[in-house]
Amino acid sequence: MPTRGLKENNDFFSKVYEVTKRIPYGRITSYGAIARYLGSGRSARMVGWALNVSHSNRGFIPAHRVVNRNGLLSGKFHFGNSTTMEQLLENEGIIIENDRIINFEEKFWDPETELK
DNA sequence: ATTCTGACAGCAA
DNA sequence: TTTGCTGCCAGAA
Repeated sequence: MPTRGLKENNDFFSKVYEVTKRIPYGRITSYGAIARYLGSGRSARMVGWALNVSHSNRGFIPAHRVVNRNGLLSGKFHFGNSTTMEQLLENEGIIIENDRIINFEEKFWDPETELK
């Protein structure tokens, strides 16, 4: 059941959270990868928005494991301190240098192929 | 109602 | 390689 459009957003947001929760410890993915998996590859920005308001959601949502397609920690300012996201990732074995994940491809987790 | 702004991504210069 | 524009679509002003 491919959700082509984003007509029903509540549903879209929930799906973003579900996928994000399934990102394995020590692995990372991108906004675009999640958007594509959900059938709306051009709505990566909505994935970012969903994670932005994910704090209102119950449970643990590892939003720090989602970065942009270049491995850049584009959302680091949305965590308490500007270094929180970086620390969380480094604790999981992700190597970061200048807000950019060095071992991006090695740790990349694509829901399209891994969660299918 | 209209405009602006994004935790993005892809493509043209 | 870097910069800028465009599509996307939900909120805020």
